[in-house]
Amino acid sequence: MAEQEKKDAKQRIYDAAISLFARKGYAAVGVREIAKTANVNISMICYYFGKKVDILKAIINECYDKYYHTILNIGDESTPPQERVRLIVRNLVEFFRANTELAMVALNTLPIDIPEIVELKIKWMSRKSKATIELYTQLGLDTNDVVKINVIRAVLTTIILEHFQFRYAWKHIMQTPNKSKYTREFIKQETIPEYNDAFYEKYSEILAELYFHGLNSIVAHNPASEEGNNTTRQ
Amino acid sequence: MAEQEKKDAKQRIYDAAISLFARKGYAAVGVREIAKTANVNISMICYYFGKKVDILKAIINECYDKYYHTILNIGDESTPPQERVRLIVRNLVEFFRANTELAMVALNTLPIDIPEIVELKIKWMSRKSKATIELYTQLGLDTNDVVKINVIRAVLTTIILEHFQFRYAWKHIMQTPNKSKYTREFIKQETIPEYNDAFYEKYSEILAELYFHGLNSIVAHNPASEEGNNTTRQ
DNA sequence: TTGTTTAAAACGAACGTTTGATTAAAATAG
DNA sequence: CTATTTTAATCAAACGTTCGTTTTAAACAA
Repeated sequence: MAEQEKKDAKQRIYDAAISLFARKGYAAVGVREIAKTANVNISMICYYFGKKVDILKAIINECYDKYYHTILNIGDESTPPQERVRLIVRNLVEFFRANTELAMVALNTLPIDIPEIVELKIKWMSRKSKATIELYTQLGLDTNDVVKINVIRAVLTTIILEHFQFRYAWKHIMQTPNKSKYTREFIKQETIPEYNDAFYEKYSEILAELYFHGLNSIVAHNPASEEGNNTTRQ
Repeated sequence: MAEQEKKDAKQRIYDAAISLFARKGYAAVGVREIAKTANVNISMICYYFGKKVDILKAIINECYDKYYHTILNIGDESTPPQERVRLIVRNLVEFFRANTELAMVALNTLPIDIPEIVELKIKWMSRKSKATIELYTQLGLDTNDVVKINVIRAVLTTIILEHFQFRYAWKHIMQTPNKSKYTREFIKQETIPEYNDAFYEKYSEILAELYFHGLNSIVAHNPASEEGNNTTRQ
């Protein structure tokens, strides 16, 4: 019996769904395709998950749960700011590296057309603002400045997710047939570096550097002309 | 005759498709829904575009065309670096603000399962690396350092697109019925600022500040321990 | 016995695509 | 200026396929 078939059916369905959703998007994947990939009968999906959308809900719940464990584990306020930034970047990179497909499916922009998914994601997202506001304050950012908050919010997550999304895309496009030699050539150029532990140590360090100094500069930033504009609420 | 119906059918189909694709994703939108939204017969889509995927191709082409006009219009090498950063940020913000739906559809991550779309997008993307490498050089970035390039690449586009994607999501979720009061409450909090011209002037200024100083810091960055690691190619 | 798993089939609905007829406008011919 | 032909635009209808979901009956496992 193959390695994969030792996992129980529910897990195989779940894993297949994550993989397929990541590659094609939720709407483009049919339950029959999930069943075939997981080597189970179609009825098993109904048996274990009920509706197709319930698989997506499970994915979102697992991802956000792991995600918040990640960003909450960055020391307390006694830890020096720069060290906390290093920690959060390092943790985020680790998280997205280990859970690329999961994160792609769960975090990619809100599927506005599925109300129950919108509700679920917003329930999770409302946690984040409370969690990060404390770090911003420690770093000296005026959390009432809506412009600065809009610039800085979700920046790290977005940058890192984008990086791993592209790595994922290149990898899977290379495995796909019917590529022109032009495409093959381009992807080869894009995937020159070895994305190993050493790479991501440096990547994290440099991104933390960029974020810390960038953020410091906007903390210190005071607009040249302030007349008539209220950038803070109330 | 209503304002919208004055545009010819092809344009109405095109506009409807952009809107629906942005809201639901390409795969989740059927041609019948596009036709109904555009107030045309289904066969008009075949008549004007051929296949459904050809609408997507047209969208991608228009978006990238505008996009490159945007990022190429940032002065030449005689312009001071900080000024050029300000220009590129300002232009990008303007671009995404004016073309949010178009950009969401065209730039959102590669649909790996549609080979012809992959080919098309890669053809466009291969332009960018050549265009931006010159700016990086001027800013003092070692373009052979694959780690730094991986950190900095696509950062601005990603951040700004993310911002407008969320604004778009909040707006359309608010217009949707069946929201819990919890969701309504959350979105109300998220959409406190007025996203007007004044906001985006400041937004651009602050993002440029963050990018410029962040980038400067990683240009100056030399790893504490260099032994045994080659971060540059060849 | 009880909990899993399979196969097969069916449900209405929606999918992308195509056909052939119809209409109105434009171009051409006598 | 008519009469005719050509072209473009639009329509309803249908093609075969796949969709998500459910049911039923029969195995298989603990």
